[in-house]
Amino acid sequence: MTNSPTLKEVAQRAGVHVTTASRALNPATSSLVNPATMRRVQAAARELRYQPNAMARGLKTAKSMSVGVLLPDLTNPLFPPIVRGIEDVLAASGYTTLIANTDNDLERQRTLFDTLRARQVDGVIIATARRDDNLFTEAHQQGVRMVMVNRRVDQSDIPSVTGDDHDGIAMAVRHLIELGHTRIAHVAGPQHTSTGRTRQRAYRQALDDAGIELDPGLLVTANEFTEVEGAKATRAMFEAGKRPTAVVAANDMIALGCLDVFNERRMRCPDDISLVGFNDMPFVDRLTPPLSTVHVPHYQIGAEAARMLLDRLANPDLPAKSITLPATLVLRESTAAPAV
Amino acid sequence: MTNSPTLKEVAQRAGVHVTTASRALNPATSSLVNPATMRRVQAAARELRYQPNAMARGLKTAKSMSVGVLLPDLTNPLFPPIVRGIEDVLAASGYTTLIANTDNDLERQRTLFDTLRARQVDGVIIATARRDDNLFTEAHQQGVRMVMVNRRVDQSDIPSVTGDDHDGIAMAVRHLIELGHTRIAHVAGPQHTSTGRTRQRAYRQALDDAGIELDPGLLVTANEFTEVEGAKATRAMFEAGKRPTAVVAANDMIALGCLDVFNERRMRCPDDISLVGFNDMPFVDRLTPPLSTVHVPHYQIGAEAARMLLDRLANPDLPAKSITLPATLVLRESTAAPAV
DNA sequence: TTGTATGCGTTATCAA
DNA sequence: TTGATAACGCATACAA
Repeated sequence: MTNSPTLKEVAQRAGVHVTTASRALNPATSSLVNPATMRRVQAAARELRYQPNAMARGLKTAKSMSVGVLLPDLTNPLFPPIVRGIEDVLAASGYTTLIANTDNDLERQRTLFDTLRARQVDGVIIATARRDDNLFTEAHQQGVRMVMVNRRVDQSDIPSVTGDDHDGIAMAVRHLIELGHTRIAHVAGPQHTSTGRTRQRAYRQALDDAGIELDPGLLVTANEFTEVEGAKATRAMFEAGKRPTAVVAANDMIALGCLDVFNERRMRCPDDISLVGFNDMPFVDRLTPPLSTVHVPHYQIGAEAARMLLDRLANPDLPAKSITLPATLVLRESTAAPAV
Repeated sequence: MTNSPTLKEVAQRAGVHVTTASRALNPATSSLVNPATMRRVQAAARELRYQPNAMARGLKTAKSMSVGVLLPDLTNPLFPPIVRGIEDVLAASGYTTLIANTDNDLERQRTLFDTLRARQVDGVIIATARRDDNLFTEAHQQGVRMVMVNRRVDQSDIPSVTGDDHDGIAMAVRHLIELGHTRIAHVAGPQHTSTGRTRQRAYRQALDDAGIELDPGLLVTANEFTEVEGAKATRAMFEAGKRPTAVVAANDMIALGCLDVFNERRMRCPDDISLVGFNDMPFVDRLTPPLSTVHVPHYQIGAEAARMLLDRLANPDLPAKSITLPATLVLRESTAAPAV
C-alpha cells in the first residue's frame, strides 16, 4: 500500500548480499547463515520494518499461502462461526483467507471462483456446493485442492466436513414422537443441496422407524434456506388444510419462517404447535419461544475443514476423507406435548 | 492451485508474441491491437481458460487489487453487513477483500496488519480503531491508504464513515423522556472507542438539554461491547441500589446483557423497565421483547467506506472526509411509559 | 558461509 | 500494429 522496503534494502543496510538476507530471514534456511550475519540482517529488517512481498515470494514459490472460501452469504449467521474456525486454523499456519459471497448465484459463483484461481489460492473451502455441481467436480479433477463444508457433492470423492444431518433430524423427530406427536411435518430445504436432501430423507426414515405412516401433505419444500421461503412453504401446507401438531424445519432460518406463519395464524408455539430447527444459529436461544434445535459445531466444522485442506496441501495424495461431526439436540421451549 | 496456463501459452496458441497477447487481453491497451489478432488471442485465452496470474501482475504493476479489512470479530452480527457493503463495492471495481479478525487483541492486530501489508494490499478499511490508536496514525502518516468504519481515531485526519452516534442516542433519550422517564440510565461502552465515548457524551448532553440532572450512579461503563460485560455493568448498577426506569445501552450486545440482568431480577421489560439499544443488529427484532434500538445503515457504511477508499486510491491527494450516516430510532416493544 | 545467475508471469518501454 | 527486452522482489541451484 506504500513503498515498502525490499529485501535488497535490508541487505544493503546489513552489508550483505540479497541472497544472504533472504536466507537469514527464512526460517528454513537460516541455519546456513553465520549467527553474526544473521543478527545484522535481522536488525536491519527490524529497523526498516521489512515485510517480505508476498506477491514476489508467491510468484517464485508458486504458492500464494492463501486459501479461498466460497460462501452463499456472510450475513447468514450460520457462516461467521465456520469462517472463524477456518481462519483460526489457517492463520496459525501462515495462510490468509479470502472470502467470497456467491449469493446463491451460479454465475457469480463461477466468476468468484475464477478470481480466486487468478489469485493463485493454494486451495478452496466451499460452503456452496450443490449435489450435482460440476464446476467443482471438474476443478477437483483438474487437481484443484478443495474441501467442502456443511454440504457435499453427490457421488464424488471431494473431501468434506459436515454435521450429522441424518442423526440430527432423527433425534428431533424421535423427541417429538416421545412427546406424543404423530402429525409431524417437515419443511424441507432445497433438494439440490445435500443438507436439504439428507434431512428430508432422515425425516422419512425416522417416521418409518417409528411405524408412523408419512402423510405426503405434511412434507413441503422451501426453495431456499431462508425465512421467506420457509414461510411460503409452511403457509402452503396450512392452506392445503393440513394440521400438523409439530414441525421439523430443515434449518433455523426456515424455522423462523415457520414461526412467522404460526403468528399469522394465531397459533402459539409450543402450546398449539411444536417446532424444531436445525443448526443452533446464534440468537435462536433468544427467540420467542427459545428455539429447540439441532446443534451443529460450526466452528469445529470450519476448523476441521481447514486442517483437512492443510493436510492435503502438504500431502496431495492423501485419500479423500469425509468427516461427519456429531450433532446434538438442544431442547429449549419450542416443543411440548400436543394439545389434547 | 493447479498449474494454470500462462500468457506465454496463450500467445503461442494464438501465434503471437506474449506482449501482444498481454495487450489484447488488457482492456486498457486492447485498442492498440489489430482486431483480427485480438480475436485470435481471445479465442486462445478462452480455450485454455486463461486467468492472468494476479501475483505476477501485481508484482509488475505494484498493485495487488486487494483491500484489507480489519474487524474485531466477524461473529459479531454487526459486521457481516458492513463487510457485504465493502465487498460489493470493491468487487465491482475488481478488488478482492481480505478479512482479518483481531479479537480486540492489539498484538494480534499488529500482526494481522503486517500480514496485510506483506500482501501488498492497496488499502485498508479499519473497524477496530481506538481513539488513541497510533498503529494506524503512524501508518497513515507513512502513506498507507485507509478508511475507518464505525469508529474513528481522535484528532486525526484519517477519513472515516460512521453512523450518527450522537444523534442516535439523543433520539433515544428524548423518546424515553417523552414517555415520562426521568431516571434514565446509560450502560456505556468502552471509552477508548469513539463510539463508546460519543454515545456517553450524547447521553449526558441529552439529559442536560431536557433539564434533567445526571445521577452519576446511573451512568455505568461496560469494558467491552459484549453481552457479558454489559450484564456485569448493569448488575453493578442495581447492586449499588440504583433504580432506573429506563436504560439506554451503548449497543445491542450490551442491551442483551441488560435484558439478562432484568430477567435475573424478575423485572419485566418494558413494564418495569424500558430499554433502548444501538445498531439494530440482525435478529434484535425477534428478541423478547422486540428491542427498540437505533438503526444504523451498516451496509451503506461499508459501501460508502469502500467507495471512499477507491476514490483515495485513484486520487491520493483527495482531502480526508469524514462521513456520518444518519441514524434512525426504531421503536419496537422494549419501551413504555414508566410504571406509576 | 556467502555470492552469482536465473527465472517465476506479467507489463512498461522502447524499437521496428 | 507488433516484437524485443528489461524489470518487479524474491528464492533457489550452483559456484566459490
